[in-house]
Amino acid sequence: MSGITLDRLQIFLAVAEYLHFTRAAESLYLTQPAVSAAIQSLEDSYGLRLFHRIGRRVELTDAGRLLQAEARDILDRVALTERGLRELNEMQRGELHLGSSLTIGNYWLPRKIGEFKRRHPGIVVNCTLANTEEICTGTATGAFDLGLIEGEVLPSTQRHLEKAIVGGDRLVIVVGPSHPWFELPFVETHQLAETAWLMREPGSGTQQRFEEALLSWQVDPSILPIALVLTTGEMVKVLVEEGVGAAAISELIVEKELQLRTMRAVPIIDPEQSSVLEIRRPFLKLRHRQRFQTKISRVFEQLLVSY
Amino acid sequence: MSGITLDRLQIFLAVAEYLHFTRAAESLYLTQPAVSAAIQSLEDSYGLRLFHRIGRRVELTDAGRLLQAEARDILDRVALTERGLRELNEMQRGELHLGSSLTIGNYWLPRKIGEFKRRHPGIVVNCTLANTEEICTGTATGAFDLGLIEGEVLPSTQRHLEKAIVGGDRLVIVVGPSHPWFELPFVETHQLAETAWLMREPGSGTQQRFEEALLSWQVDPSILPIALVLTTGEMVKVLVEEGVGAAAISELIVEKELQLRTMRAVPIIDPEQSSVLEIRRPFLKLRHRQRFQTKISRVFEQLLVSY
DNA sequence: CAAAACCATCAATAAAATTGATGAAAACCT
DNA sequence: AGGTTTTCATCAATTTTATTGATGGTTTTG
Repeated sequence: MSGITLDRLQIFLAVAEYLHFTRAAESLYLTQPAVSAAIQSLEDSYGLRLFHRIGRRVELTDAGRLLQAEARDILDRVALTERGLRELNEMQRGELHLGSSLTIGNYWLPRKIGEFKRRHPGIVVNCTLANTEEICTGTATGAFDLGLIEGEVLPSTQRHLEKAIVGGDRLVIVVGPSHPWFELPFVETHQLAETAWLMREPGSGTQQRFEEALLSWQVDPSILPIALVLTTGEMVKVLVEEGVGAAAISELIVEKELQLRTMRAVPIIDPEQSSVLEIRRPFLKLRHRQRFQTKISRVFEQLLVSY
Repeated sequence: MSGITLDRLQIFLAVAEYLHFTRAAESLYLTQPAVSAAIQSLEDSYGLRLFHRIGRRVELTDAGRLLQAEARDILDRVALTERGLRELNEMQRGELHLGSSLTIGNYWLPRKIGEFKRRHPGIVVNCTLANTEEICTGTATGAFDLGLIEGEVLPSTQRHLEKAIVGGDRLVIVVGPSHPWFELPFVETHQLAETAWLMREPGSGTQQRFEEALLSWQVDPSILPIALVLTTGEMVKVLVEEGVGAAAISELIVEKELQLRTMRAVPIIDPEQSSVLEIRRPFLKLRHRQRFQTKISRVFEQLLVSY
């Protein structure tokens, strides 16, 4: 009956999101009457309706929209405050939300997370893998404390994000044992078109960087014969071992295979300068420019940089 | 026992201000144990102390200072939100979306809106002019709080809408100074086909009502010589002044012209009964049957009716 | 050293939120 | 159309939570 409470705001927000009392109730593990009561309390307190009830459909009123924005803000702030307080408790508890693109997340980040967990066993680390674009938007909206990508920052999110290099890898040209290049000491740039290639999809960081490298070597990417286009480095790796063709892939992904000699990284030579060519790629750490950073996040960031 | 609530923040802030449990309790009209319990709940939830209890003195801890700043912020925001909601209800601000058809919107509604704005300066009135059909569908879908039309309700939207008469106008037959009727005291119904006519387009409320009237006078509309078909009353008005022909038009539109004698409203007489014929037309107010009506909308409606 | 001030604790009570059952209205489906 | 389902509102009963009044222990004050 009496005004705003955080619980009621929470309930209101759920209803505003689902536009459905029953579903909102389920999402909060409440019963539907509890939700109805909460909304009515709010409505009664201010003598207005927050939702239109049109038949069995529910829509936000103007007042509802106003409250939705405010409620988000208030609850956000409360959540941050709670985190802040928990952290003061000497980092014995807390959460760290990371977002990482695939290569980093699978082959580079686990070591870092392991190290962090060893030092701060009470912290729950929550790591989401997704493509670069999703990591950027997620970091911009606050879904992640920290984002890690190997490509370029999505322009639309750039002004919200602060980036820094925290490492990198090299792309290597690999072939399987049955491939003619397997025995060669090196390959010259003009020979690149002489084999079939396994590619990642055009949106991927790996593919972008590879094409960039080809152009800098004066090789037109479109002249390479493409055997297959695949969406994960794992698939590329297996098919290269099978001898289907050559591929550019992160050295991190094929580390073990190179050791076991089930594939080989063929050096590429610039015939004019007789120098070995490398494809280096930076790993970027992203964080929101303005959003308050938790202590946990700061500590993890420190650990990333001090590798 | 469970986390932050607004009440507890309120209590905490009072204690942080007075640095005194008992006095804080008094200031909030609570007993001291209630305050103790509230603070302990907060402290227990995060496993830390918010106040140093040094002897019988109370001081803020680091955590307490952090929470104090945040709590102020949160409660401030909540207060603002509450005020916003209340204002919305008490009509110190808010929006009113009106949809009106052309004649009403241009010649009748402005006075009403003016009166409303005088009484409720904080309310933003947003008035969309469109044809009857669009006003009906807009009101049915909730784009408008209130719709005003001079014609009939679009049948497909009828079951969603509630209508009521809020006023009306008369269509008058006007001619310019150079027209032969200008000097006549009246015109009989059978003479109507003796001049050229300026018509509104068939969909318009004016045109519909005019044809309806002709039929009721036993005049076949199709025998009138049509000089031009125009889409606004303004254009009709100017061309009538130029002497192009006669036209049926709302008295509201030509009020000034009649005063200035740049045109004349010719009375139409039924020769059998020697009575003056009038074409009256109601203005309808529309609103959605089920959609919640804001207080603002109700007040405006009241103003319309009580003219 | 006694008195007063002050916070913590506790059992009892008051207030609230929540539930499960039920009802009424609208939408959906033949 | 008519029967079925979905969905929100309502209500009495229950559980949970907040508050109270009384009390005890500790510290400061005079």
